[in-house]
Amino acid sequence: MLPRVRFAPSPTGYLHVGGARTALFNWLFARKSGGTFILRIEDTDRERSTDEHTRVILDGLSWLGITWDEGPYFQGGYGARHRADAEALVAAGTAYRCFCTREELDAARAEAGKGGGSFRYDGRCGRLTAAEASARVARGEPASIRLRMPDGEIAWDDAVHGRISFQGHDLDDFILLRSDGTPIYNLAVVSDDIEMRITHVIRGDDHISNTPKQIAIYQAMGKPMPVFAHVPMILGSDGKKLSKRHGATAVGDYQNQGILPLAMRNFLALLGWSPGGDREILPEQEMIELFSLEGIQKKASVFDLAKLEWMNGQYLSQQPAADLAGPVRHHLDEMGVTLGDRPLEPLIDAVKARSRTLLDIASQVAVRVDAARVTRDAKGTQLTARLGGAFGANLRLAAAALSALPPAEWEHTTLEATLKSVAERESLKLGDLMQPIRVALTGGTVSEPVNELLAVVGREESLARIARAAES
RNA sequence: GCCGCUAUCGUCUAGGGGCCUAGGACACAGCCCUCUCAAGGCUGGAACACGGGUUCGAAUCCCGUUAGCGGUACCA
Repeated sequence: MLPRVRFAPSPTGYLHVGGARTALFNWLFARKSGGTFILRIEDTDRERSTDEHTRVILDGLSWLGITWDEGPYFQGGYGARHRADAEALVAAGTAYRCFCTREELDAARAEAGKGGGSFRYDGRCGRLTAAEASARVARGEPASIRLRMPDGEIAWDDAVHGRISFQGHDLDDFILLRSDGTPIYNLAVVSDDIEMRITHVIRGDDHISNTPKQIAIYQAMGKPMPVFAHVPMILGSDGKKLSKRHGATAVGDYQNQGILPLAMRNFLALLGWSPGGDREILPEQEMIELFSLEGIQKKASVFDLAKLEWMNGQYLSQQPAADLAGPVRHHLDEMGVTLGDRPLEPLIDAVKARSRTLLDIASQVAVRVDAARVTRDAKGTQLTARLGGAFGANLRLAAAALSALPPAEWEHTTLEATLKSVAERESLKLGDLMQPIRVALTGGTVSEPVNELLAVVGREESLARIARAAES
């Protein structure tokens, strides 16, 4: 039987990088095994679930290139089956109705907390006779349904952790169905996983303690349990669970910052999983071929933005300018930069080697097409001060030679030859001629080689910027 | 408190008894290249949490300690 796996986010927030990685591992596993990847939206928390969140999650997965074969299914639509499953358990005697009110429970919990101990439901309603229970139901008393937790060991062979074992008596008779007839998470998950014939549950580490409860439900229902694989958490740089205060946690944030989806996916795949050996850049095909649950790390991993950006730079340099044009244009639009009919690709080629994100590319392109965005930075000011009068003088020498070039000869080779001969003739250090031009054109001391910079900014605009800088 | 999970350079990791005076990548420092920066190349510093075992031999196996994390809801 081919594996069937699912990613089951609750639409109560944006697509978190941890969730994205869980989805990625499920997807990789399905693609590797020829199985089916199912998307299920767990919207049972009606208060916090929104369609907007669902849409963002779907968009995020699509952006990463994670495609699903079935769904999205919406858990909220299966209330009737959840209820029926709970009722069947009551009928079989493996679950029972509980008439304890929330107030009583809260009071008992508070009492237990005083001694420093933890509250465990004592199962009192489980000792009610069937006759008593049905009488109270008939009287209209609200009742939840609790699972009768068996004593003894509950264990499973986790695909990433190996054997994990709990004792039934450490767990209490937890609630399956609320008194209003809606399911609690653990019931809904198991009911749906059975219905969808899920074979491997690949999910976050934080669900380890839910697993014995869910196994107890499988057993009560007489169903075989799936293989469980609990993948570790993603932490912030301080070792705490990754959250808003660490900066960007949503996949969409990285999209906005100009991270390429392939880079994001590659980075996420290597966070907590290793193909073995020294591989870093993994094309999709290899990622799928090499993937295995055994290669998943047991310990939590820290999200390292610097490495993500390095990887993004790697992908950026492999990517032809034509493929980058769309997203770069989008960022330029957001910055309010208009290109008119200027071709974008040469601009991208000029700057992408020095960029780590699409945003880097866009802001450098902006400076090259829009003189208003040229601002003298600290290094630029420093250089002007260091050169003193030579700054303007050298610019004028350059301008004289450059303006003699006809438009047709305004290209890399001629520009370079022209400037080199000026430097030689005037016995100038090449840098003392080039750097002022760089500052004149960009405001800073860092850019592509000056001849390329001049070419991409264009003849008239370059000469204008040089003239303006020479005066000041 | 109780239950559970985890523990190799700052970070991501390789490693599954001798191949380890522990390898790679990011980051950092230096050098080369060079009109600047990046890229690239070279070099350097940097780790097996601690304590006991088992074994001829342990980063690798076992036990304990410590630390971190997760859970302990009519949340998911």
